[in-house]
This record gives sequence, structure tokens and C-alpha cells, in this order.
Amino acid sequence: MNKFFVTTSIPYANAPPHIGHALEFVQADVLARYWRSAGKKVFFLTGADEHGVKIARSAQKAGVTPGKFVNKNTAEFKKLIRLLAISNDDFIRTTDKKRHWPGAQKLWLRLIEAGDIYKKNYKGLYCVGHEAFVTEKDLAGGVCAIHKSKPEVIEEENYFFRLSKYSKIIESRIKNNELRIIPASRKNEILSLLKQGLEDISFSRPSKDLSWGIPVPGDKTHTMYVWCDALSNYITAIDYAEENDKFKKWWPADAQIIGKDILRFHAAIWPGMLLSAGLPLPKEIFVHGFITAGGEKMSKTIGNVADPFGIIKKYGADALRYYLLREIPPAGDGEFTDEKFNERYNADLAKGLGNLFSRVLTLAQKGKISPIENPKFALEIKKTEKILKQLMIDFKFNEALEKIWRLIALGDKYIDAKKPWSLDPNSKEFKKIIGELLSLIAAIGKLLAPFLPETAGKISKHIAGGKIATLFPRLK
RNA sequence: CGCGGGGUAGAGCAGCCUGGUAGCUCGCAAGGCUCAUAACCUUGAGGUCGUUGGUUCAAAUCCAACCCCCGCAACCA
Repeated sequence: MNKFFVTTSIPYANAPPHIGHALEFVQADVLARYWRSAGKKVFFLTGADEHGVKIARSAQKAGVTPGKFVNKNTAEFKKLIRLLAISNDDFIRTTDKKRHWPGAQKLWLRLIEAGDIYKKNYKGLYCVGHEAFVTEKDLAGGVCAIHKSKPEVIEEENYFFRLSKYSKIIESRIKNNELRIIPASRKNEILSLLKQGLEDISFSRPSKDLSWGIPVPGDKTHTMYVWCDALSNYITAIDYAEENDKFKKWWPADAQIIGKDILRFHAAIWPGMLLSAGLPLPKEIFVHGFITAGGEKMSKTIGNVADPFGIIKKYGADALRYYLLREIPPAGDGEFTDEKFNERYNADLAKGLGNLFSRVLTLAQKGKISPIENPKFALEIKKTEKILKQLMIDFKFNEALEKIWRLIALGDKYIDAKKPWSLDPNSKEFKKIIGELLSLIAAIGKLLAPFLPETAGKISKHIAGGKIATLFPRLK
């Protein structure tokens, strides 16, 4: 198929975005841009998860309605997406009653038709301070660790989803790669979980406890729990409610990008729901890690959280994109520190790409020079293109950039060997050498476009205009 | 016996699946160059591959045991 439907997880609009969100957006964006330029029809979806008790409570604390509360946070996410030059085709919000709710409710009804929704008493420990159920983990010596009060045992009736029924089939789909989980370590992780068998999951909450959400169809006393509410965004955005041509064109998703914390939801619960509804499963789930700071987990409490807005403002979107793609192992945890950022920036962007660009354009200004193909360069570029394709299939963004940087080194070596500055700018030889370098840089720019769209634009613009420009000023 | 990730040059990492001269980036040293953002190019120094034992002609790589570090409550991907 010549289409590519890529999704990010939809961030929870309970807090403003941080650098981890930026990572996921950028990874998905590179895929979208790459496959778009490779000629595929691409649909790139992202959005916001805006329901739930937590948001309702945060809104109350802030003294605003939940609607206003999520509007504010979602606006921040949209701002980050815009500033990062993310090329998403759509943005779905779970509070969207027109676009999202009908599809979510339809999905629920399909699960009922399949006989997979049933009512069951749910017994749990209710903490008055939390105004919610707590688990054993929240307790310390039999009392709530935060509120120091003894929780009550409460029984309530909830809807359940018969996830257990699909345990075996999900396991086999993942095992035989009909549903590819990347990297392999995550695949193994989920398989070991599936081996133990999945349990049915609570699928609703009484409306009195959770009113900020989507009502269960035909039962006003219950509200959908997060599973049917949020996971369904991947299909509601492409008109699952209508099941029209748009839906048929795009579903199943070709790649779903998620973080390691929500692997279970996407590789077990979500496939279970799709199977129950008689829908195909996504083809691939790519799982990225977390960004740490100085070996420690980023935490608002510790205060070592890197702020994506500040970085973009200071160094530009492409500098942040480059760091996230080059320095963070795509499928593993990675570090973000100012020192590392400066090092990467100076070594690769300023002294590498920027400097080569600058020295070639300076020389090119000495005469009217147009790009000329060099067979050796052309061969290397072609090789790089080929390797790049496989690396994109494997989600290895860091290696892809490393390969492109080899072409930059090639350019530097060529200049050094040919010493064009010692030649007469009007000589044929000079024009040939610089022309070849111009065409190499143009090719590098083209290869970089999915990763650093703004820089790629600058490169082609300045080559055409013959003007010298500083792509990335060196940091002190 | 909870689960998972990791321990390879001063730092950060790759290599391990599919054993066979230990590689990359940064940093450091020497030389070259002067077109360029004090940038670029070349060469070099630096490693008992966590420990111990096993398999093998051969182990960073396979097997076993052990030691150490980091995640697995919340904000949060």
C-alpha cells in the first residue's frame, strides 16, 4: 500500500508540555515527512486527551471549568507543535463532541454487540481525601499515605470489557509480527505479560464520580473510562463514526508512536478493543524511552525539567529537533543536559554542517558558479539514500543523521584536498570544484529535509541566491 | 528468588542475536591548512570489554554463578 498513517499518543492535557512530548512529536514528524517525500500518501495524526477525574480536579483547584482548563493546556501543546514545525495533518481532541464522541460511542456499541461488555461489582478502597479509589500501593500502614485516613471499602457496579477473551490472539499477532512491536525488547516485554493472560478491565465509572467524560451510550449513570474514551481517538479522527471512504483509506495505522509507559495500553488493551469491534490492528507500534537529566529522571519536583519552549526560543526548532533525533537513542532512554546540548550543537551543527556551508558559499561568491555533479559524490549520496530508507523503516533516526554527516565530512575532505582557495576564481578548475561542492550541499539539504525542515529550506534558498549565511552560530 | 535496563579508553555510546586483528563521537597531544563560524584535514596516545568459572582451536560476543548502578508511587512520554 502506498499510504502511511502515523499517530502519536495523545498527551494528557493536565499539565503543559515538556521535552518528552517534543521527542515523540519530532520522531513522528520525521516519519511523516520522510514518507511523504518518498511519495507515499501520509496522514499524520496527533491530539489531546482531555477527560478524566484528574483534569476535573485540577480545573477545580485552578478555579476554572474543566473546559477552560483543557483549552489552556491544549493550546500549549498546539503551540509546541507549531514551533517545532510538526507537519501533522490533524489534531483530535477527546472533548470534541462532533468529531470524537460519536466514534467513541459507536466503538462501545460494537463491543456490546460482540458480547464483550458486561456489568460487574467492583470492590475497592475509597479514600475520601483523594475522592477516588486508591490501591494498596497508596497506603502506608493501612492508611492513605497522603491523607492519613483509613480508606473505606466501597462496592460499585462498573462496566467491564472482556479483554481476557483476546489474550491468546493478541499474543499470536505480536509473536508473528502481524502487529510489529519495535524495539524487540518491548516486544518481549509485552509477550511475557500476555503469556500470563490478560484480565478483564474496568471500562466505566459511575457518573457521580466521573462526569468529565463521554457518557456510556444508553446509560446516563455511567461515564466511559479512559480506554474507550482516549484510545479511540486513532479511529474517530478518521471518521470511524461514518466508516466512510476516509476511514477505509487510512485504517489500520501504519505506525503508532508511543512512550514506554503506555505500552500495555497500546499493545494489549487497544488491540483487544479493535479485535472485538472487528477492526484490523495497527501494523507497527514504535516505543520510545524517556529523557533523563544528568542520569536522573526528569521531575518537576526536583526541578531538572528541560523546557522545550525556552530551547526553541534560544536556539531554534531545528537545533532541538537535531538533538532529540541524533543524541537520544530512538528506542531507549536518553539524556538531556545543557552541556550535551551545547556539545552536539557546536560539533555537528555549527562546526559541521554550518561551517561547511559557510566555507563553500564564501568561495562560490567569488565567481558565478552553478552546481555540477561529481560522480563520486553522486555515488555516495545514492548509497546514503538507500541506507536511509532502511534506517527509517527501522526507526533509527540517530543513525540516519550520522550517515548524512558522513557526507559533510566528505565535503570538508574534498575542499582540503583540492585547495580551491589557491586557484584563480575564474579558472575552469575552480568552478568545477565549487560547483561540485554546491551540488553536494544541495543534496545534503535534501536528505536533511525530514529532520531539519527549516535548515533544508535555508540551504536551498541560499544556494539559489548565492548568498552567504550562518546556519547555526557557534555557542560560547 | 518481584520485573526490566545497564556495567566496553577521561566522558558518552556502538559492537553481543549470527564467536575470529575492539570501533564511533567528544575531549587530549603532535603536525598540516588558512576558504570557513578560533572553524577544516592528517596522525597519535589512551581499553585486563564489572568479577569468577565453564564451553571452544578461539569469548566483549555463548553458558553459569556472583558484584555494582538505574528505573518500576505521583506530576509525566
